[in-house]
Amino acid sequence: MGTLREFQARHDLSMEALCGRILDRHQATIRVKKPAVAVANLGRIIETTLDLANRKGFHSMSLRDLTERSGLSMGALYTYFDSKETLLLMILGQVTGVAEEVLQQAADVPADPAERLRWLLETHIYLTEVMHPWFVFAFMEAKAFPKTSRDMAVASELLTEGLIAGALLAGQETGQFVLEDATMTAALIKPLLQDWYIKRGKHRRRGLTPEDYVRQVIKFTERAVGRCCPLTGAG
Amino acid sequence: MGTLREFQARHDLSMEALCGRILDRHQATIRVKKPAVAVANLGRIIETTLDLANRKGFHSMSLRDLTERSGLSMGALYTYFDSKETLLLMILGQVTGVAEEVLQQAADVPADPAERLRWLLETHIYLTEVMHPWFVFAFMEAKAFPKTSRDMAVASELLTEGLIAGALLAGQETGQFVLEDATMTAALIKPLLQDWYIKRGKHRRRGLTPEDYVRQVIKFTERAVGRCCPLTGAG
DNA sequence: GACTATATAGTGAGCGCTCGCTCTTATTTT
DNA sequence: AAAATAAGAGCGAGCGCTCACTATATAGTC
Repeated sequence: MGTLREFQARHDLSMEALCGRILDRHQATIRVKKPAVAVANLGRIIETTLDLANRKGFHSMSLRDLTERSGLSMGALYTYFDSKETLLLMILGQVTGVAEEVLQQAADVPADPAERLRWLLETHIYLTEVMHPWFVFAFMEAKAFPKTSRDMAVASELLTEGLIAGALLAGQETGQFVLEDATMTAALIKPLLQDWYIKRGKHRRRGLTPEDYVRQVIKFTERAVGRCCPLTGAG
Repeated sequence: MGTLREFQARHDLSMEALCGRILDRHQATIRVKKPAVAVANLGRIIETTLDLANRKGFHSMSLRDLTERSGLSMGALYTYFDSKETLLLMILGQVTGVAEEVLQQAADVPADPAERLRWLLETHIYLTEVMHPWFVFAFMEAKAFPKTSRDMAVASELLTEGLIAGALLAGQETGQFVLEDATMTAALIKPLLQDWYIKRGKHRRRGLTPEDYVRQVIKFTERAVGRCCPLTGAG
């Protein structure tokens, strides 16, 4: 099992890197020309938005709140997005984009089903740990998305589930896992991953580190899907 | 394992019954005198609120939306609550109240730990099935609650977890369950219960009935906490 | 049982205010 | 000097909420 640090070394998920990608994607909307300026201000805007929206909801966050807390003026904000909704979509798009990319980075995904399952659980938990406010935002505001974006969020959810189901099926064939229904089992595993970011406060209050949580989720899951009385650790 | 029907026969969770209790609790605020009238209109108000709020968020739901869809006028609404926030609190209070009551109904709770765990899982799933929009509302709007109410929601969450942890500990002593940390394990079981109402659409689309889901969650959980290679079903 | 008096329930235009957003003006950078 | 960026007052719309009012149900009187 890898550590959070190792995960972070593999993926640059700094605010700067993330905003760089947002800038690329939304060149059409963002009217600021100089990348350095744009990335810096986007960072301030998105950081503040995540903070305010996760505290009281995106809709309840007014753009005047956002100007005060970000230090940018009303007019300045509107050179970075053309509507409040676009701001929402920038964040959502980045979350689903990064999730897809990280969880399907072919070079990283182990071939062995049991290892792959462990890797998926670990990677998902670390990813949501590092981008915590982003994932909370996507989860909480999902219902308010316009139709197409809500579909995007659903698709992203089903992607993870599908990857887990794939590992379970493969493991079933090798005899490493014993289970009836891979899709259903994957659907039961997914909420364990989401709980890490949705109830993060509770887990933190109990002194749980991301590494602890990864270990616990892997153990719980492997007992639920593993062979009865495994002879040795690796199988 | 009981059925949803049996659960419903034991508990009257009709809109009428729920609104009757809300009326009792909020006599101080509700200015309508005749209980029959009050209960009927509260029912319309809350039904509409749950529908609108779960679709686009409580804050985004305007009271004008509510007047149109409920058929009551602006002024009429304000004889049932004194602010939009009070309306929110009425719903939240009822959710936490009913949850506490149903899950701790002493006469129903089995003594045997394994049975008790099964009963808790089943009862929680059926409760959230019957009061689905109420629980979605409480979950989604929790962050927007005023401090005291947010604490109420957290307490309610920890109550369920505590009851599960209690059953796990007891089962550990009798040798029915094998686990390291009852609190942590309960924390991993809780999200399985919540998933039933948070992702209800997905489960429904897959043709899952509440009874199916109860069965799956019980099986998954029991494998994760049970003794290795149980000799017979009942132990 | 018809008629009034009174209490209760319901109405909806309008209040003060804040919202998302625009646009002219000012400042900074090149 | 010109271009790029930031500023923030102002716009119409829509918000939560109030209040002077009407409609309806009930009680009391003869």
